[in-house]
Amino acid sequence: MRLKRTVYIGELNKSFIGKEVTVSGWVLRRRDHGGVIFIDLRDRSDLLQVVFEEGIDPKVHEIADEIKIEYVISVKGKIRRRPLGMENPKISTGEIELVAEEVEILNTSKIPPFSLDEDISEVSEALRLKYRYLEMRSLGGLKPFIFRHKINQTIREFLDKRGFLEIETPFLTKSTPEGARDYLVPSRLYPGRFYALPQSPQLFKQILMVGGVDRYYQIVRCFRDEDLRADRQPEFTQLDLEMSFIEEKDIMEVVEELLSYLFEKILGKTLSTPFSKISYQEALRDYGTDRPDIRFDLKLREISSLAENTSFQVFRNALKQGGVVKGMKVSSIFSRRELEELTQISQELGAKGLAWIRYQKGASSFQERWSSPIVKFFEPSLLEKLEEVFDLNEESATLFFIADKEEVANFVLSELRKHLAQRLNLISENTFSFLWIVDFPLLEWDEKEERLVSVHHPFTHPKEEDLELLEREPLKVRSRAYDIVLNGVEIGGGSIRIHKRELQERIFKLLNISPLEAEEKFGFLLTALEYGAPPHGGIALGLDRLIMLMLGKKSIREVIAFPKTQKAQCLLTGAPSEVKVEQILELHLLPGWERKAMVR
RNA sequence: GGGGCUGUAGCUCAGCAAGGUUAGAGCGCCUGCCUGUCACGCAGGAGGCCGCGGGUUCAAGUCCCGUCAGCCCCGCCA
Repeated sequence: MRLKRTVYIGELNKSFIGKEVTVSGWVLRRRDHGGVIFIDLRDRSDLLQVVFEEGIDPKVHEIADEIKIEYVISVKGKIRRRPLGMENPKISTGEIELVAEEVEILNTSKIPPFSLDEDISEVSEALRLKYRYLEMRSLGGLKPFIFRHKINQTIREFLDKRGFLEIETPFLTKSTPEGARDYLVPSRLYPGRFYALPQSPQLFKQILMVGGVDRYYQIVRCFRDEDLRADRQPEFTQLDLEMSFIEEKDIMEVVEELLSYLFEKILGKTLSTPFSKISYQEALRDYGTDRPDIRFDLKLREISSLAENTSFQVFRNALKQGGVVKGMKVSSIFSRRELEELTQISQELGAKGLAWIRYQKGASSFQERWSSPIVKFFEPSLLEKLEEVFDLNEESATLFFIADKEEVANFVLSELRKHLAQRLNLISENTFSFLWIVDFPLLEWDEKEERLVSVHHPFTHPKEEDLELLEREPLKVRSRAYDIVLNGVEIGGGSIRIHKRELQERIFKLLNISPLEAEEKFGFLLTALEYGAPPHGGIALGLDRLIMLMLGKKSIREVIAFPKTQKAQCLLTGAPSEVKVEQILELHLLPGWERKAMVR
């Protein structure tokens, strides 16, 4: 390399006029006029017009003639004010240009498979992933990653000030039952044995608390071998933290302060704290989901007792079968066609149908206010009650009802709620509504496995006041867990942990984990709890999701440098790939390894 | 494991409902011209396994079946 860069393009401004600089980067565009050639040169920071004039040096002009798009070049020359009327207000360096005196082609480039000049987001994602480096190189292509870098730096700065220690935990660790499917790593030295990649550093951070660390955090990769979604990748990053000698509100405060600091410093947005907090039960009752988007209202209302008094068989049958009737008011009216479409959406989500009532206040008589195929099943007094329950005081509105098992009604209405909010433009863009969900049940019944399983994880502390219910009515026990939801997306969850062996053993027993298995899988934790484990708790925030939301992206793939496709492939490298037979043999993965393992 | 959308030139897409001439457009690419452009312009040109396989038909980009890939979702994700 003959010409060494002296300055980033982004640093250039009018004060450089007359000065000699060398810039290095990639050719975005060239405009060839024969005698004069313009090249828009781009580096990580910005874009600059370089001018090659024939008169200056014929050799330089000859080289400039060969330069094509995406060639890597260094150019030395003087910064000059652009001639009057030739400024380009569209680019930040539009008042100046670089007059090339020397040029060096550092590398050529094939014609890129897609234009790096236009809006890259229009290009199919598969192609962008295969050529991720080209997408990154395009104008603004690094933005999400620069943003992410700032987030990481700011998190570290904040937590360091608060006395948190960043401590790394192993990736090659132990497979644990419960939770997601593990990624396994075969052990070469121990035939038939496997490491597992961590689903989270949960147990290690608890052990760190026993170790007296007191305040721990880590920006850490986690691995879960489950199916992918727009907000789920097999490897993802958590901001994991844990504190000793604290209660729920201490964790919530730290998180609220951290998020406020991040939003203020990086987005210039002031969050109002404390964040809203509702119980799991309220969330389900009012929104039908444990991660409601509260940027808009549209609360659900249960009208089971009212529905019982109608003569509408659909409602009555649902109730007879132990179901509920829940509804939602929308301050708009819909065409028949739209209502049919909404019904179809509801059915695709699992409802048998969607009942609706159109309400128009201005109608001449009470009866005419209500129009719906089902309104004939309602006595006037019931309609009056509906008016009350749904606080009908607008000019026109539509009520939607689902009659079904509670879970179905909740699920369908919560999805319908999101759908309608979007469709009716009820979501104000660029707002960030945080919400804590608390008082989760500790346990739930798993139909398939026919046993109790943890809602959060087996190390979650039950509420003190519910402890006596543990064995008697385990499903009524609430936990000391909390989730944090941003705009309807779960961005984190945590809990106060069990710090006494005896309670931990009781929980394992409830989960149908035998003492033997508990010892085998979690013995190291149980032992640690016996040596003076302090009360502790923590939280993990899904960093990919948080950054996605902060940037207004629809998928975490947009904020991960090299993400996997929905079928868990890396289009850049081709992983997962086949390996040599030798490697498989060495890892004892061929049939028969069990026997070898037993012989050992 | 299941449901939905998509797959046509290097890229973005039209054509498919209702099968029928040589499969089009914009951008990009190639050659030439051009000393003030900035998505430069002008003239000319190249470029297609219509994802893949099978079927129906005189005839398939278009209809049917299967399959693969990308995306969205359900299940799954303590």
